[in-house]
Amino acid sequence: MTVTLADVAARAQVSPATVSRVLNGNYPVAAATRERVLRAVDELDYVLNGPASALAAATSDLVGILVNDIADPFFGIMAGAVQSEIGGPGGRAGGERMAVVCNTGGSPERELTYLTLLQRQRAAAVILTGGAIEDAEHADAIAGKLRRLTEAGTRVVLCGRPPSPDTDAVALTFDNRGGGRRLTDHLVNLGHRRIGYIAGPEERTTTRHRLEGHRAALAARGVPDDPALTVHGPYDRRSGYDATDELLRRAPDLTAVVAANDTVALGACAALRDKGLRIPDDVSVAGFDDLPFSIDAVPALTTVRLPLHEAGARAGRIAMSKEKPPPGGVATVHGELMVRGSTAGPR
Amino acid sequence: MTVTLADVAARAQVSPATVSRVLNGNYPVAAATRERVLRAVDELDYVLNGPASALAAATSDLVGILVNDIADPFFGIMAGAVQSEIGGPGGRAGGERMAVVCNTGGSPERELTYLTLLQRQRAAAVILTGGAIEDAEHADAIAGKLRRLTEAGTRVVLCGRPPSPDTDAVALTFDNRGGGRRLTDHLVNLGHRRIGYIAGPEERTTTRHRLEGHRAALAARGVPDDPALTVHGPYDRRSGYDATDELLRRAPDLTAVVAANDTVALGACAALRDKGLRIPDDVSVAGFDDLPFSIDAVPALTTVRLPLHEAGARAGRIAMSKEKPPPGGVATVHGELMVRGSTAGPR
DNA sequence: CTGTTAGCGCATTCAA
DNA sequence: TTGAATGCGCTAACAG
Repeated sequence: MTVTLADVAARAQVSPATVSRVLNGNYPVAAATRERVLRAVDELDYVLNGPASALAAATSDLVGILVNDIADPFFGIMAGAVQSEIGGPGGRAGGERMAVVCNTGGSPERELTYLTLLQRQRAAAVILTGGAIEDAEHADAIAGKLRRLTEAGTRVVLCGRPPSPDTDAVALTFDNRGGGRRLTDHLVNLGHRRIGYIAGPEERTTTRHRLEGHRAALAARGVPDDPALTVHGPYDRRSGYDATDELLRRAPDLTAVVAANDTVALGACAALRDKGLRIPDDVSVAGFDDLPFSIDAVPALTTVRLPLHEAGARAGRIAMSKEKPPPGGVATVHGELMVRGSTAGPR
Repeated sequence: MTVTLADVAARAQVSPATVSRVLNGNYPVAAATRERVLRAVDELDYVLNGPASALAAATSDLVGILVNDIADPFFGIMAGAVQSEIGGPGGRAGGERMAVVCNTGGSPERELTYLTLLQRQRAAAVILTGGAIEDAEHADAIAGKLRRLTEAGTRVVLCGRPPSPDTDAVALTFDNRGGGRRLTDHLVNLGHRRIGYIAGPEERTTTRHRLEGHRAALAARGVPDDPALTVHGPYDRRSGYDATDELLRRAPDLTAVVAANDTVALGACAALRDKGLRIPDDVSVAGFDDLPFSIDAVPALTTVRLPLHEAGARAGRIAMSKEKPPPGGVATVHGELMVRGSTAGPR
């Protein structure tokens, strides 16, 4: 029914082995023979059987990318950047690699399940994006999986996530703490003292690091850290909206709101606007990540720019061994404070 | 080195076939035996070999999703929705399908290449999202590929794309024409006569259909269609910015701008603002898609809401045969006009 | 309900 | 430079 390599071999009057060799281009084949084979491939409209090839060669050309939410541009940008680097030469069978994007939804179980699925596919590489879940048991489970993956020859790269100890995974970590510190520093410099903080979901490294940076900045300037001014919530717009309502209720005197990320900040802006508060005149707002839409917010959002595309591309290159891993297997990627119209001095 | 199904069989003192059966859960197996096998799997930390399994069963659990740009929430939302529907029913690692997201960047060649790659992987299903490229030769090539895919047992679903003739592909088409018509109708109703139109890239069905809707609305109301008022460009913010500058230069008297999509509309807003023009007082602006950020634009963007999540989910279910295809294999998905603050009567 | 027997389609030895 | 032979790890008849 479907045409196989043997069919091509028959048509080209060579052995199946020879066809395999020209297709993979790893062995020397006479130009004339190659021509004949290629023509047969074309005439028969032959398409290599991936699974069979992967089974025989014990490797596949699939690259796994774990993301929390592919609908969120934060992850979409990284995933796209990875994609752009995993094609090209170096691979077998035309060197074309395919990205398997796995939406974990932030769930620890799904993270593990997908890792197992990727292991099952004998993925060439796996890239984990986004912050890690802070649970010792889960971290161990993940580390175990990663170890088994690397043992099986799968390259593992963490992109925007802290290193996984006792693991050969290369880590490209975002400096969330430093970014958070600079952001709050900026607000304190402007004269703010009552700063609401809408943190991300609890038990995640990203949340904790950004919050630690915030608190470090406050502490460094002797600004009291009122626990009532911190609210946790998911990384979405609604969370920003609701949390802002809550903060305003708890502390009507606040003069600034720092959000876990830009999406949350947009929700915060909406809540303030709906309350008749002007930005930044009445309340300043700041985000994190500098997603593409942030510059179009009105006023434009002050935020910390994370080089998502660059980081994703680098992770992809390292996964493909096109670039050598950073010394020690760990590199820190810094964010840049983008001061825009949404922040100003307190009224 | 790596543990195989035979190892598990040996440890559980059953035949490999039995292990395969409990793992796939398709045949009846005695509870006691199943227990023993599962225990052995656990103790040996066994992970099924996907390629081998796919080879033997002649099917894989990979589902391909073609998108123009995964960093664009328009595609990210659909991809995420598809993902959420392709997982298996059970929580166990059986029946779990994985999504292979392919970024075509809108390039015809890459579209074909990815289709071939997916065919090579023996993908269980393929879902193509976004508008089609309007080139007869390319359309034929695509149709040929799709035909070969379905012949090989791969289910093909088009999501937000017109039907592909002479093909078994199920199509969930967006009513871009109707949406475009309603949007411009709304503006004409408000009293606008000089409406700039920033169209998407040429030679794409989405672009053409939205533009046709726009022109149909103008024609129906007897509003002259000045060719100078239409500018083409890619689906990005910058295009919206530049095109608006250009439109303003060509027609300083325009009172409204309709953009190809929300992202482009955001760029248009920025350009107007930079020129000191107020929205909607001086110029009204409308977008298309109703992406999440559109409601947070200031003023909130009037646009046409496309049920991206629902459409993606439905495409996923049809691809997985969880839902039966629409009669005739074609269904039209309608958009809803969302009137918000960015449009008002002309000054 | 379970074991036996054959391949699935290809990559890779080993010879020639 | 090429061909023949072997096995990758698993599923699917077919018996029993």
